Amino acid sequence: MSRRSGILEFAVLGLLRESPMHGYELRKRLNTSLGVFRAFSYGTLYPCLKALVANGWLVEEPGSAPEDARAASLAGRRAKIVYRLTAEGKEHFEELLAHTGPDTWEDEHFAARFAFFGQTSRDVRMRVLEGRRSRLEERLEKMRASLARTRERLDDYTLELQRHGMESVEREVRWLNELIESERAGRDKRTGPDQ
Amino acid sequence: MSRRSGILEFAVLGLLRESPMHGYELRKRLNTSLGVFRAFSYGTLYPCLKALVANGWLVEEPGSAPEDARAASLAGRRAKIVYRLTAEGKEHFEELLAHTGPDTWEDEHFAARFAFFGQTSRDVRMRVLEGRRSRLEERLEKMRASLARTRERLDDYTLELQRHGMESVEREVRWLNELIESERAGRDKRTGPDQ
DNA sequence: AATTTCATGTAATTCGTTACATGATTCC
DNA sequence: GGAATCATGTAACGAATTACATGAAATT
Repeated sequence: MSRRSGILEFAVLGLLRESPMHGYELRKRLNTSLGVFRAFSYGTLYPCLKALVANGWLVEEPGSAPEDARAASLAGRRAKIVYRLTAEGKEHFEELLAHTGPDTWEDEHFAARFAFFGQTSRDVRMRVLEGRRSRLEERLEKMRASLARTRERLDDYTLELQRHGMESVEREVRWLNELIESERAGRDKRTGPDQ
Repeated sequence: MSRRSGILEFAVLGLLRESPMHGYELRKRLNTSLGVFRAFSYGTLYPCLKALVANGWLVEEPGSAPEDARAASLAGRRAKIVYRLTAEGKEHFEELLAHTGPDTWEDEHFAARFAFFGQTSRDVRMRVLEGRRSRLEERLEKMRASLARTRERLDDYTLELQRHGMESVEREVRWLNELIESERAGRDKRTGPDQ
C-alpha cells in the first residue's frame, strides 16, 4: 500500500518483464534505453522496489552471475539483489497495459506507455495514440483561444514563446497522425506485417 | 525563509512588476498570457504570495477598483487583495533576472526566463540562450551515444520514441540558433533596433 | 595503493497537488 | 432566486530529490 509511483512502478515492471535486473542497472535503463524518462534517483527507486516486493509483484534473488555467486558464497556478505517479476507481477502489468484513461494521455504517462507498445495489442495502442492526440488538440484549442484574446497585450518574446510552444504541439500531432496511420495499415515501422 | 518556489516566485514577481494584481488573476495569467507554465494550484499560489509579503517583496492592498471599494466600505468585509511589488521586491527581481547559472538552463526555468526577456538586458539574454543551447547539445550527445550503444537491442517503438525525442531537441536547438542570431543582429523580432 | 564506478540504502526536505471550507459577485 | 464564476484560503497528503552513509569491485 505504501509507495506507488505510477510511472516508475509501471516502467520497472515493464523492464523487469523483459529480464531480471538489479536496481542500479534498472536506473540506467530508465534513462538510456527508454530514453524518455528523467533519471529517477535511488532515493525513489529503491523504496519503490521494496514496495513492489511487498506487493508480491517482484521477488529478490541473489545475483545469478558467477561473480555474484562467488562473492555471496565466500562470506555471508550482501551481494547484488536481482529483482524478478512474479506471476502476479506479470498479471498486474498486463492490467496496467490494458488500462486506458485520461491520465494515460498525459505527457510522461504517454511516453511510458509508448515505450512498452511492443508488449501491447493493437487496439490498446490505438486508444492510447488517439487519446493522446485529442488531448493535444484540446490543448491547442486553448492556446489558440488565449492567444486570440491577448495577442495585442503581449511583447515580442512572450509571443515568440507561445508561437514556438504551439508549433511543438502541432508537430507532435502530426507525428501521432503518422503513427495512427501506420497502425491502421497494420504494420510496425519496419517489422512488416505483424499480429 | 519559509516557502520559496523558484519558478513560481520568479513568475509572480515578474507579472506584478508590470502591474498590481490579485491572486486569482495572477493564476490565470500564469497559464494563458505566459502560456508556458502549468497551472499552479491555489494551494501553491496563495501561500507563496503570503511568503513574498513576509519577505517584504510584496504588499497587500485593498482592491482599488470601484466595486471593491464599495464592497469594502459597505461592511467591514473582506475584499479582493491586490498585490503590489515593493521597491525591495523590484530590486530582488532585478537580481533574479541578472542571475544566470546551470539551473537557469533547465526546461521550466528557461521558459520562465524567456517569458520575461522583455525586461532583461541583451547580454543576459545571450547568456541564457547560449547556456540553454549548450545544455541541449550535451543532452543530444548523450542520446546519440546511448542510441549507438543499444540500437540493436531496441524494438521499433522504443527506437521511434528515441528518434522523435532527438528530433524535438534538435528542433529546439535550431530555434535557439535563430534567436541568438537575431539577438546578435541587435533587434527584437519586430520592434526594430532597441537599446 | 588509490580512484572511479558499481551498488544499496535512509532521513530530511522541497515542491506541489487534492480535497475541503467559505463566501462574494455576476448572469440568467 | 439559482447557477456559474470569482475569490481566498487551509490541512493532509504525495512524489521525488538531496544529502548522507556505507561498502564492494574494477581500473589505473
